[in-house]
Parts: sequence; structure tokens; C-alpha cells
Amino acid sequence: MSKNLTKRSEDYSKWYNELVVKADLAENSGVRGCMVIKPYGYAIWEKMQAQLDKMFKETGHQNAYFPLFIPKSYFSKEASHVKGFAKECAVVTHYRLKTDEKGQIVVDETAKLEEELIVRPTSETIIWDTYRKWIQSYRDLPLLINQWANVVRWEMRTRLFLRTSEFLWQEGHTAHATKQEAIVEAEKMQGVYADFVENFMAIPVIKGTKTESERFAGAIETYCIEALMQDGKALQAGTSHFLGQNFAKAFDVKFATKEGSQEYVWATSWGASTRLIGALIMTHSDDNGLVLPPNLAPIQVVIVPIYKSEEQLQAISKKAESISKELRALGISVKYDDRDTFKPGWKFAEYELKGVPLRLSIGPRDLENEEVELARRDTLTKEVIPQEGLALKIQTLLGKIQIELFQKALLYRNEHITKVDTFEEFKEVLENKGGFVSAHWDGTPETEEQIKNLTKATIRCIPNSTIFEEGTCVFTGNASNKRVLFAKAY
RNA sequence: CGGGGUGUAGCGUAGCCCGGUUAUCGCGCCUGCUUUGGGAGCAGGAGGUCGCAGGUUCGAAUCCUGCCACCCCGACCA
Repeated sequence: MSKNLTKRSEDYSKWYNELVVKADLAENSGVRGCMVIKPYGYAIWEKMQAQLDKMFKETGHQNAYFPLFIPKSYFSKEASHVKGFAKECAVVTHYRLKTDEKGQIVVDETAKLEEELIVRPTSETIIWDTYRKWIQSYRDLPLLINQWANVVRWEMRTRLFLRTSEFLWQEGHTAHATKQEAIVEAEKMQGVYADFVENFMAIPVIKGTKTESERFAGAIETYCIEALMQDGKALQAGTSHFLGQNFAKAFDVKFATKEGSQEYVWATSWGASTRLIGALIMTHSDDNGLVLPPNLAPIQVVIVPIYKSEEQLQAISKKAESISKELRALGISVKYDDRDTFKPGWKFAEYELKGVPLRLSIGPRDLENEEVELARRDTLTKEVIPQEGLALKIQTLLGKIQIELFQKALLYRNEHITKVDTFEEFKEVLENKGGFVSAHWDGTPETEEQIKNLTKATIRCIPNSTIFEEGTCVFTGNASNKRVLFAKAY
């Protein structure tokens, strides 16, 4: 999309990291792959939270909060779950420090915990341990709970927003009386995520299911939404899991049916994280900085005065205030930046870097002609327009930008789904073009594994939209009845 | 955990191989004047445990040993 964005990952990586820091979203904290989210970045997260939370409430969910620490024994009750997370857990082993003979602060070895506590990498176990106490009867079901929290995963290599040791997210955990109802819930939440990401973040996604080897640890089925970044790599933007009765059995969560029998409940869990901010950056931004869709922009319109004298500034400020007032009346967030410590050119560059969708500049010339200069961040175009009817025009334009950002990303995404039928083509497309590769696969984890080892591409999903099609596996030549999407992924 | 690299002012860096006055430069910061329609100019100024701890030496940012932190490449990544 942008002239300098390149598929060479080290360049792209550098571009991305610099952008995150320069746009004032976040920075490395210097603490083991943990980042500091700065006020501007957090304001975007708050907007995302507010919208998601609203959507969860509308689908009948309630918020609650569970402990940060999970006793090791809880954690190990579901076999495949513990296997999936064991290698990336932070463990609390002591509860006290002391001063040693050299005056150094050291861990007090006598204050060793009898049972270690795991800092939650996800909360299934502690939540299901709690649900056992909450659920007795079919009347207690369904139980539809969401938690906003932080989790810790001790990843080997981290990257701002995309994979940090600690991250912020929401995790929904629901309990149902029937298998069918739980599946419907998991699918519904996949839909909620897709709706949010596409319509609010303007990021097109492909809905699908994960293969067995990519599935969440402990899930029967994982529903996902997959997005494509500008460097041709895929990013998992949200997941929803049908957990069957695995956790109910591990934590002995049973309910009395109408008929009086005891049955295990059916479970789902679903989550989306601050990683989505990384997706946002990598989908829309360019070499001038961040590009924010209007729905997510903490500041939607910035007004920059251009003046020489104090009298001019006063006249401009008066006009800017009346424009701001009109815009705010339409629910548009406006910032009037009349700081005299920075020059207009500096401010233009600054707000472009921060991705503010629209910029108005007003100078003496504009006052005289009853005009303003309006600049669009996404297209970098400018026009001088009358002050008459400005607020409504801006409102319409913000809506238009939101849609056009999505359309632009959708076009790029669609151009980067390539059907291939030979392994030579498969490698060629991954290497030179990037993006999703749509290919036949024989359905075995072994083939998937071998392809991954040879190309670093994984099966991102089996798209919901995939249709029955006779074919042969791109790697083994064995029979296949549908295409799946491969890609290199974050 | 393997392979490579880097730690010098808030940020980015030169100096290190070949030890020697007061540690270099740029950005940023402070003061003043001029500027303000796309990241201003000039002048002056402040800011340093040279990652930490030992060692060698008359003398260490520089050489030696150990440790720590971070980055990149692998492995890992619901």
C-alpha cells in the first residue's frame, strides 16, 4: 500500500516498532517483553473495550472478575490444556523478601509457597472451579460471563502489541445445558468479533475453524477470524472455542436436568486482546504514520490555527470554538490545538503520525473568505471548503472514510488470496507474493506439520465459506474435498 | 536454550582495534530575539556512576575476568 512498506520482514518490523513509539501508542518497558501502553494507545483500547462490551451485553453477557493467581493443581486438571500452556507460565513460588548480610534484597527461602501459584495465561481453570459452585440446576444455565483482565504468557520473543509477555484482553466463559446451545454460542461470538473487527476497526477478516493442531488447548473446535497484514502475513484477530464437556468433567461441573438426572455442562470460551491494536496498525498505516478509522480515533478532527499576530489568533480561536461546538453537537470528538509552542507544519506532521482522520486548518485567509482547509489522513488530500454546512459535511466524510478504509483493506486482502494446485506454486506464492494461499490439503496433521517445516506457513483456517470441491492435496497428492487457507502468520 | 550483536546525557551516536589533557556529534530540553499556510533560524546555556563488579596499569570508555540487561536470527508462539 505504501511505497516503502516492504515484505522484507526486518524492514517491516523496524517500520512497525518505530511507528508504535512515534505515534505515542506504547513503548518497551524494559521488563521481560512487557510494554507500557501510553495514554494515546490506551484511549484507542478504551474505545475498543466500550464497543465490545456493548456488543457482549447485547448478546446477554455479564462482566465479572476472577483471581490473577491460579493454584497449580487447578491448572493441571485438564490434560491437554496444561500441555498447551505449560511452557509459557510465570510461576509464583515465594511470598516474602528479606535483606541479606550484604544489605541486598533477596527472596526469603523460608517463605516458600506450599503450592505454587500460576499467573493466569487464561482463566478457564479458575473460572470452571468457580462455576462448580455456581451451577446446580438447569435453571442456573446458561451462564454467560465475560472478564476484562490482563494475562501473562512467557513468550520467547515478544513484539509491541502483537505478542507481549503481559497483555490486556477480555475472555468470555459460558456454560450451557446442551451441546447444540454451546456450539451456537461459540459461533455467535465468532460473529460478534467479525462484526466488531470489520465494522469498527475496518479490518476485513475471514471466518473459519482451526485445524486440530492449531486448536486451543482443551477445545473441541476453535472458531477464528483471520486478518491479513500489509506485509503479507496473517494475524489471528479473535478466537471462540467450543470446549465440549472437557472442563466440566475436569472440574466436576454438573447440573440437575428438568427430568432430575445429573449431567455435565457444555462450555465455550472466547477472547480478543490488545493484539488487535497491532492488527489495526499493520492494516491501515503508511509511511507518514498511523491511520485510524474514525470509529476508533480518540480525536476525530483536529483544528490547527495559522496566525501571525495575537489578534489573528483570537479571531481564529473564536471561529474554531464555534466549529468545535457544532461538531461536538453531532457527537464528533474535536481537538483545537492552539499551542503556540509548536508551528503549524510541526502539528500537521504530528497529527498525521497519530492518525487523526481529519484536520482543519484555519488562517487569516480562510477567515476572510469564510472557508477552511480540510485534510484527509487516509488519502492525504486537501481541499478548501466553505464554512457553511461544515459540520454535516464532516460527519458524512467520517462515515465515508470508515467505509473506504475497509474497502481498501478488503481489496488488498482479496488480491492476496491465491489459489494454487502444485507445491511449486505454493512455495512461489508464499515467497514472492505473500498473503493467503488457498490449497487442497489431505486433512492430516502430519502433512500440515511437514508443510510448516518446509515453508513456515500454517493452516490459518478452514474458511466457513469453503465449498465442496474434489481435488488432491498440494503436498501429498492424496484426496481432498475442500481448500483451506495457508499463510505465514504472526 | 543455541548463534550473532549492542550497552557512552531523555533519544540516537563517535571514540574502543593501537590506554594518556576538560568524552564527540545530532535530535530533544532551557533562555533570548527573529519566525509561524508542511516537522523554523541564529546566539547562548544546562545535562554524564561511559551497563554493573572486580582485575591489570603511574593512568581505563578503551585491555582482562565475571555478571546483568536489551536487540536480531533460530527453537517457541491458545
